[in-house]
Amino acid sequence: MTLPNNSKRRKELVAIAARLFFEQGYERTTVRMLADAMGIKSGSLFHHFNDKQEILCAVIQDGMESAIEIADAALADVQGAKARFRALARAHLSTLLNDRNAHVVALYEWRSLSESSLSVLIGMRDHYEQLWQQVIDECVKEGVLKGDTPLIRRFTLGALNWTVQWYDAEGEKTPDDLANALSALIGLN
Amino acid sequence: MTLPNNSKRRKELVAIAARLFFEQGYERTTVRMLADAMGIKSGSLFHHFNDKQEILCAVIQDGMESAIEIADAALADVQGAKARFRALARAHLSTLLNDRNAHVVALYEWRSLSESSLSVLIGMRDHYEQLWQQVIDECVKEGVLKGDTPLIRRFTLGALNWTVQWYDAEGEKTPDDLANALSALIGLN
DNA sequence: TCAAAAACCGAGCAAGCGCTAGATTTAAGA
DNA sequence: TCTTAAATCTAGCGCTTGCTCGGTTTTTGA
Repeated sequence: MTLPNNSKRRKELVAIAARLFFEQGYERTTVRMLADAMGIKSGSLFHHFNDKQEILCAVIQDGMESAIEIADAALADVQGAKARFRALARAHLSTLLNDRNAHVVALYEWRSLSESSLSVLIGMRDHYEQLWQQVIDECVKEGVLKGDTPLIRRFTLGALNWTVQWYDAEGEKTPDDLANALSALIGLN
Repeated sequence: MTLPNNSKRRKELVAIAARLFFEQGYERTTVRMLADAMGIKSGSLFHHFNDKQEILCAVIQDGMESAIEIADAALADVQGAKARFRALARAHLSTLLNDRNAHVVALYEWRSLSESSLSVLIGMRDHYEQLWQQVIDECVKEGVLKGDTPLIRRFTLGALNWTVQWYDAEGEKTPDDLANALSALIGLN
């Protein structure tokens, strides 16, 4: 049984699953809850996915793909290390906070993935982190940052990813404001 | 049935639970796994705890208590905003990475807590964050930091808490090294 | 128009879950 | 020593879980 990976219907289902996984966590979300929210019966779910874990994988994969796309677009045609850092930070927060469901799930639920799903997603994550690594390396080369560059990357991504814990979309600050504030904090303004 | 909260045996059990919750996540850890690791039968667990969720709460509570203790001790007798910031960062990473089980559980599993457990733990968390807020406010007053102080607190704690994702205790860097590197990154060296 | 494919339903199975309750063993204190 | 309380065991209940499967409906495209 080979299931189509890119069907339109499947994309819809994945978006719904992302919302439920975000709201209650993967393990606490039952296939019956998922089916209910999708307007189908629980058995029908397994026509689209081989098992529950595959839904989780699809959620995270979709999130990663769009994050990489947006980051690539944000860096294109931007010159200068400082500007590139700020552009990447803005892109990161914009996906993270707009497409919040999928990204929070990605950050918190990787433990429930199978080995094979993991290896796919780790590849994508590494690719994304390399984007950051390059930009931070440029910053050090241009002399606008100092220190251990992998460490700076990790601190930066930590500060940014942590925003999902407290950011209030109804508040007065935009994701761009946050990106600028973080850049300023480490002297890149 | 009122269960004693501070028995020595209970503390041991909580430490074991912390390890399992850290390794596999709260929801994936069954009471039978917990009992096995504790060397008792699953039924006996409920002599010490009213329900599974109470074990989770105890794990997090123990972690928070020791974190607050260590932070208080680290700040005592330290003068000057920069030094106090660095002391607090060192204390934070030292507890976080040494008592890793409990703290990772605290960061990742709060969703499974009951309302009443939550309200207790949120109180402790707020108390701890206030320590940070004060120190960062001092930094701005002394002119060694600039910007929105709650935002700086959140970025800082994000960068620090994220270390649990990648820090390798067998590696060459100590928690103190990390604390110093972060301080340097934001100009507090 | 009509056959093939895709989507879905209904019913339910086997396993595992948190938790209970009564009996039994172990430890503690007077 | 003897009483009482704490800790553990044995056995299993009731429920939910992820998932299956044969059959039905809907959609698609030639």
